[in-house]
Amino acid sequence: MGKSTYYDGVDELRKGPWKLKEDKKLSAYIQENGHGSWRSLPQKAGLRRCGKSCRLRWINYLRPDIKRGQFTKYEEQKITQLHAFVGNRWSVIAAHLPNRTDNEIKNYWNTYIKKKLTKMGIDPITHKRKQSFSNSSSNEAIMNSSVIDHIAQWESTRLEAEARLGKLPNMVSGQYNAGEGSLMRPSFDILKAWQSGYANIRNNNGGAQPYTLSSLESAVSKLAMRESSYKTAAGTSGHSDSNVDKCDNNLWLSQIDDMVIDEDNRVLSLEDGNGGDNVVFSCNEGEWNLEEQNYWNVKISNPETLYSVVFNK
DNA sequence: AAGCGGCTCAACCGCATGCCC
DNA sequence: CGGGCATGCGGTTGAGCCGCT
Repeated sequence: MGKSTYYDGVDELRKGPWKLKEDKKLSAYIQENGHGSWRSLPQKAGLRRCGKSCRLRWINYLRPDIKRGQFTKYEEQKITQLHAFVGNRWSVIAAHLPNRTDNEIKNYWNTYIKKKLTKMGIDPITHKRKQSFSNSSSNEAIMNSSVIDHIAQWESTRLEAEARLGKLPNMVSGQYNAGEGSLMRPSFDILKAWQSGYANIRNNNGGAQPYTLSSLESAVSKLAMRESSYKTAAGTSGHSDSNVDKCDNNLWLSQIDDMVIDEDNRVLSLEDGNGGDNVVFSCNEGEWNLEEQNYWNVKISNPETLYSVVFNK
């Protein structure tokens, strides 16, 4: 067996459950010095553990910001929803549940939620109803599977893009054309999440007020509150439904066709495009505005884990 | 009280990924 | 560019606990 990457040079390394004394040593050392290199930490802290074990103990148990104890209904719901979108990517799920560790969430899923879903007749892997349960009364608790599939696809991309965004503090600018893989820079994944394979994204070097996606999300929330002010005449012609994936007469944000970004890859406007210049959102003096609303009612929602912009006929 | 089985969750293991030289 | 190292991640394990017989 080769050397572990966490091997710290101590021949007799302890394994198994941590003792209170060890916990105290580790906590005291990290709080005073930070963890630095995990490999060298055990020796410096006077612990006969490998660095990997120390890291795990700190991250999953000793960290002061960890929330312990029973999961709330809200957390349970969120885990279930997120799992439907991203699968067993516990770290991604944990990132959406402040102060919970991926290990804790994974355990909770395996010991509780998974079984609960199975009992309800839902496949915990696909999150779809099992055939034998298709006529049961539990149906009401479950979203239409085609809808959840649609949302799942989009949200999965978005979450992934968000996760990557966090690792990319310096975004680059440039042009992305759908289908041209060589031009696909990592920072464009965040935009890909929005255009979901349909949009053309073009660069705009104009001096407009820049907006990040998170600020767009917040703007979307604000617009939701002002929803009623955007009621307009419905049913006017002028918009083709081609390449639009409709769910109960709704057009989802993933169908946005055109997106303008600035040098820093911040979103300046979203358009429903469709061959024309039907700007749906644009940035103006720090406000996201609806410009073209002559034939669409717009409903914007921002539930806990899913936000969407829905255009109703 | 003892034996058993199921459950929980901390901890481990191995692989993947990213960074640095 | 390749290799080595550090860290992160997800699957699995097993000790301890609890309830049932």
